[in-house]
Amino acid sequence: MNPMKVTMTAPARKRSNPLALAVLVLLLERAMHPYEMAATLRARRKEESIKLRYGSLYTVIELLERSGMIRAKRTSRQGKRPERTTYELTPAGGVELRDWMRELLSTPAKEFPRFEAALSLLPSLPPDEVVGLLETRVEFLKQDIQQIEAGLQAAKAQKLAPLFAIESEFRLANLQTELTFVTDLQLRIQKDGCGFLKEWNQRHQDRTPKSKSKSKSKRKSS
Amino acid sequence: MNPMKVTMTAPARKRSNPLALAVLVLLLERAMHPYEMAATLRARRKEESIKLRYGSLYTVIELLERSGMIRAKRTSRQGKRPERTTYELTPAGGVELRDWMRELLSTPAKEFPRFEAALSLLPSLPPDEVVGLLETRVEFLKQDIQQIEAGLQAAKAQKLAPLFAIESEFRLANLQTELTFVTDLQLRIQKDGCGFLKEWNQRHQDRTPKSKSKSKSKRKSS
DNA sequence: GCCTATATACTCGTAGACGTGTATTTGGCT
DNA sequence: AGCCAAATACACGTCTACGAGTATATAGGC
Repeated sequence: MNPMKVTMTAPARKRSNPLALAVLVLLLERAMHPYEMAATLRARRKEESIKLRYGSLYTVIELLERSGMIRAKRTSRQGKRPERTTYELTPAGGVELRDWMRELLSTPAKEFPRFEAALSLLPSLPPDEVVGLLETRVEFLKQDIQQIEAGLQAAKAQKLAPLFAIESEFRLANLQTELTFVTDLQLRIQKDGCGFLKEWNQRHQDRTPKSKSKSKSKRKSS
Repeated sequence: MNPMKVTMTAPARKRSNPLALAVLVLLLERAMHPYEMAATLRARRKEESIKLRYGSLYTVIELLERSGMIRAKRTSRQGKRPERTTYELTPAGGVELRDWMRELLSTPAKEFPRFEAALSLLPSLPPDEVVGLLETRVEFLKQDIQQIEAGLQAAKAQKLAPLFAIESEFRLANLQTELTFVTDLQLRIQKDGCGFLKEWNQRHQDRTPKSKSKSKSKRKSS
């Protein structure tokens, strides 16, 4: 019993990396080789909404090929540069693309933003330090908001249809919400520590230890 | 030249999984063994804001120990159940905890929500289908909002300080923003397809292929 | 005509996140 | 008294994301 399983149908894909979805959409348009996909995503500013890493790109393409969503159409080479493989969408890939889009649009999925995690652990820092840190955050948020607004203006000036800036509008809305929330939170903490000020301060009566980091306030992404 | 490197100081940690931060905060309170941490996080409803997977928990703890942030305090066993290791925070761990919290609170990090990715690829589905999918999303969002509101009410009834519900308030604000955005987007698409309706429809004149999934509309998390 | 910076195009290795399995114990119910 | 479900506790293996490296081509400046 339980003989060697021969998997004829490619196993059901696990939809994880959204970069794979982007690949499918690009190939819907025309056949491309990996580097070209990356370049196109760059040019269209999709990298702002979809995390693009070269390592991931090639992994993702390999997985898509293995599960029959895309296939190599031809390979070519120029001089002694590495060989380029051009891929195209399979019918199964087209179906997968549509299903995946449907899922993403119709069904909100719980994601775990880091800031929410930090908020849930707030009492581990003293209240007045929290207020200061949030002040820094407010500044960053304002910067981000301005940049996106500038980008939207530029797009409008180029008469680009608003459809191609929807992602930015969404991001902008979220940032504005966060800004409001954070400034409000500052006030609430200063006022009564969200109904917990006394106990909160007591937990941190004694020492206020120094940071070990050299406090370079550069920002990372992802 | 280049002799064998002997790394005496534990290598700089890469702050990735927020679960590690939760572990540090728990150990700040008192020494615990892994399963107890999980149970405590559950009881305090932190799993709603911090993704908790048993596999990750044990990996994360191992990493924290290897980099000197926590250390085993004692081991014990009850009957023949697997051995329990109780961990405690080291001084380095306390510093790390504070630095990490500071970073998370002060600096917004770019994360890539899936819905934003989908929005950036919108034209790959026909406009009227998009409107329908968004309608489904609206229903889900309303459900989520109601649940969180109910939870907040319950917390208030128990006279729990609002501080311990801040994460929920943040999530609620975000969901409300998304709801507004989505309903507005529906209208804009129906009106003029965000200034692109003609071309958008043309791309999808012919076929409207069926889904391959059995359209079970269950929701997954993460 | 040479040198360098940038673009082209991947390849490889590793670390870490997570699903799943496993084995014991407790508690409730009949 | 016995049995099933749930809780207790962790171990293991896989999958995959990503950093960093590699190697060639091209274009522009001086």
